[in-house]
Amino acid sequence: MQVADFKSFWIKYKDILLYGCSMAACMFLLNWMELRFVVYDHAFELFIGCIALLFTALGIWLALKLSKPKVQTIIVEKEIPVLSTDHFVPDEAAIRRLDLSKREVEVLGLMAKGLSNQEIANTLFISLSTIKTHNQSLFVKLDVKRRTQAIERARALRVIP
Amino acid sequence: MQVADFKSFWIKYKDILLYGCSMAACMFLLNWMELRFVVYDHAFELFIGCIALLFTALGIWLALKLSKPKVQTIIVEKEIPVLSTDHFVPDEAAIRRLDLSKREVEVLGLMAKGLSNQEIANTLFISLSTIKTHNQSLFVKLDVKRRTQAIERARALRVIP
DNA sequence: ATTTCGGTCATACTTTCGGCCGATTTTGCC
DNA sequence: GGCAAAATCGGCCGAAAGTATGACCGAAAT
Repeated sequence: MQVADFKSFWIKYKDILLYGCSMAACMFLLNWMELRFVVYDHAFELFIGCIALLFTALGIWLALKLSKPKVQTIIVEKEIPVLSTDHFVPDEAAIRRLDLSKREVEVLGLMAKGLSNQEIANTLFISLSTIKTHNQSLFVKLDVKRRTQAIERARALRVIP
Repeated sequence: MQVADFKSFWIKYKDILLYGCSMAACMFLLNWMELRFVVYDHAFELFIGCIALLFTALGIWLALKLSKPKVQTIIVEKEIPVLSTDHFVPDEAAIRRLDLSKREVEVLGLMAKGLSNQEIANTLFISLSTIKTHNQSLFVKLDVKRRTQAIERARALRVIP
């Protein structure tokens, strides 16, 4: 495809080609002007004007080419539907972000299974008081007031299945 | 911190500073190399050069002044995990099998959202006692002892998301 | 060496929940 | 209208959950 080849070639070397062409055009123009106006007709002011125009254009081109664009960062929240996978993998990132300790996640899991505080305590071979302490930090970290809310929130954050 | 200030200043205005310094150096060089002679001999070229420089500067200034500021927008997508509850359909068969009434399923749903009995009562515009009654029948029908168990069980039976 | 942090435990208290009794009203249906 | 199921409401009491506070220990970090 000759057309497509030319197109990609054009896109690739656009700047260089343009620069070369305009350079040639300028040369020709200068030569022509020098011959006709400056050398023979002494239209000196016109020549100066052309020079001024040319270099003004050059300056504009330079400025537009070299000016650094302001960078504006926009953060877009993108919802990612979580696939219903058979094998649940806890969101380690979420756990780290929430600053949940291993033990707290453990308690959270048992809580979500419907165990009472006492049952959790028996399961983990620690006292009821400790469970309550863990619960407290869990509630604070998850920003909730009740165990049911904690379960709901933890599930939404994929900390527990 | 003076050093850091200088560094950031340098990075910011590197081009301008370099330009200024080299310009000064050139000036000095010209002067040192018997400026008068050079000037006298190449007065015309120098004049043209000055014009060119001047109007290049003018062009740059014009472009910077009049052109719309370039804004490069970077869109950063932040991933938000969302529970894919979009296609949840309650298992009507399970509900019928468990003999759950409409109201009971309703209460169950709010319970799973983490609401307290009082909050559920306020939401449904009924009294706390009624919620407790509903809870009782729910617990019996689901064969559980606690609301957390009820939630877990109902979720397993696909009665609630 | 001191601080920090996770984990442990305790006491005392308030609130909420659950269990169990009862009751009335509403709704849907034959 | 009569009936059954559903829905509503109340009280009581103990159990469980949650709040507040303080303490101890050991490992890790500083």
